[in-house]
Amino acid sequence: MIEGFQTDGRGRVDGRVVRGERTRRAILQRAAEIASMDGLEGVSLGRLASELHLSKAGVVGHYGSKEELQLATVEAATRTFADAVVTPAFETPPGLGRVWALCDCWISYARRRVFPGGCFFLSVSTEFDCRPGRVRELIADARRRWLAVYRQAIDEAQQQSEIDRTVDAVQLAYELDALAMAANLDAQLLDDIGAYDRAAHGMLARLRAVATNPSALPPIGHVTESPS
Amino acid sequence: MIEGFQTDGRGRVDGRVVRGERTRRAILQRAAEIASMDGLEGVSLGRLASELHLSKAGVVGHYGSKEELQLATVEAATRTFADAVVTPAFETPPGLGRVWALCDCWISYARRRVFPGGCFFLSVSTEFDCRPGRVRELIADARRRWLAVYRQAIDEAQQQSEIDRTVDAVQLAYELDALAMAANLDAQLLDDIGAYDRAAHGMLARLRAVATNPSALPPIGHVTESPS
DNA sequence: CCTACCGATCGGTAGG
DNA sequence: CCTACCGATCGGTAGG
Repeated sequence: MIEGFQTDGRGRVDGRVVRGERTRRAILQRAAEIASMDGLEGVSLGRLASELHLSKAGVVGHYGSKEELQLATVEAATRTFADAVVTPAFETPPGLGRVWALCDCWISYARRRVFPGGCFFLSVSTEFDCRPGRVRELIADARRRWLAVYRQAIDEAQQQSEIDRTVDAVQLAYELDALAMAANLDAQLLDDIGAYDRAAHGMLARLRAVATNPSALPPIGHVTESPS
Repeated sequence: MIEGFQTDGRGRVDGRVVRGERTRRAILQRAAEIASMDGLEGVSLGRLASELHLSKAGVVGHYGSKEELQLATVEAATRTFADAVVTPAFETPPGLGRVWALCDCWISYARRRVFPGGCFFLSVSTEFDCRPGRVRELIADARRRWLAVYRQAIDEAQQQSEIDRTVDAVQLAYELDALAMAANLDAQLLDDIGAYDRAAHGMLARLRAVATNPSALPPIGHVTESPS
């Protein structure tokens, strides 16, 4: 609702609004952290209140209902994801390099545990995929947009003749994302950190197979430790 | 605990035990169905009782606690998965054909909705990957065993020189499974039935790339509709 | 297998 | 933002 600083008629900042903004942000960040570990249903009003040292009414008052809180949490997590993955990848100019940057930044995002429970979106996607409603649709929109970012980066690389133009961009986007999802699964459930390397290896091999100049990619054995 | 028919001292079947067995089976099947849709935490004793027309005590009496019920549900789902995927795939003799049969049978299992909410194991894996305890370990064991089935089938195909011996079997198993997981995600969350075709296409392309005789595999455009 | 009950927690509201 | 409260549901138990 309210974005940025609000001023009164004489240009002064209203301290209550500033505090309200800060509280709202703290609620959504903690909610996204909890959801990545225990799901959006694990984000109860009572739990949020006690962890943030608020009353339950102090939490629900900002959003009106549990569903509104869930929707706001998904939106906040979408922004966090964009800041952690899409924005850094887009520092690389369009072409094969940007496609690989998207893969690399995703792996870094997972490895750094931007969300403490692993990828927020994998957790809530499987949680809500059978629960009709606005939350499910918002999560689905986020996934469609992510796959579209991948697809468009591949399209651009094809227009620049850096990726074979006969390749189906939707299929390639699907496969690169699949390798990422499985890495999250194995890293989280099996405590198998090596899964990130397997994902990177599979992505690079896939890209080398369709690149017109494979030597533009990192060497096959390359392992992403901590990309800038 | 009690398997098969129990008889009294004179060889007669005890009707109470037979009914108990039937109830126990009904509880676990319904629990696995609910868990595939709403997670294992969605399997509450009250919900199970009302859907099966039992009392809550009639449900919990069979298992003693929620955790024991969850463990039994994971075990029952493992049997269902083995019957639906592993057993039919193992009708194909060891070699490249069996590796493809595992892929094909998994896609058929997902397409047929053996569990109404899609793959039981993807749902509960993401749900429990941050919840330490026996349930998480049992789910992790099931995943490790499934990946080991894939890996062993690949190993055998390599011993028979039907798959390039320089290929890393763990990596290939990882990639084939990743394509399957992503298909489940897109089919369930995005209502995108085409995801199964993308998974099959990606798996076949991957296998053709490492097969010594790719023509032994179905043609590239092959789509699994309803495998026997 | 049942009824009846326990304390805890859920989402949400009233009133301030 | 708070306290105090609502009915519903949770896992689990007592007693039969």
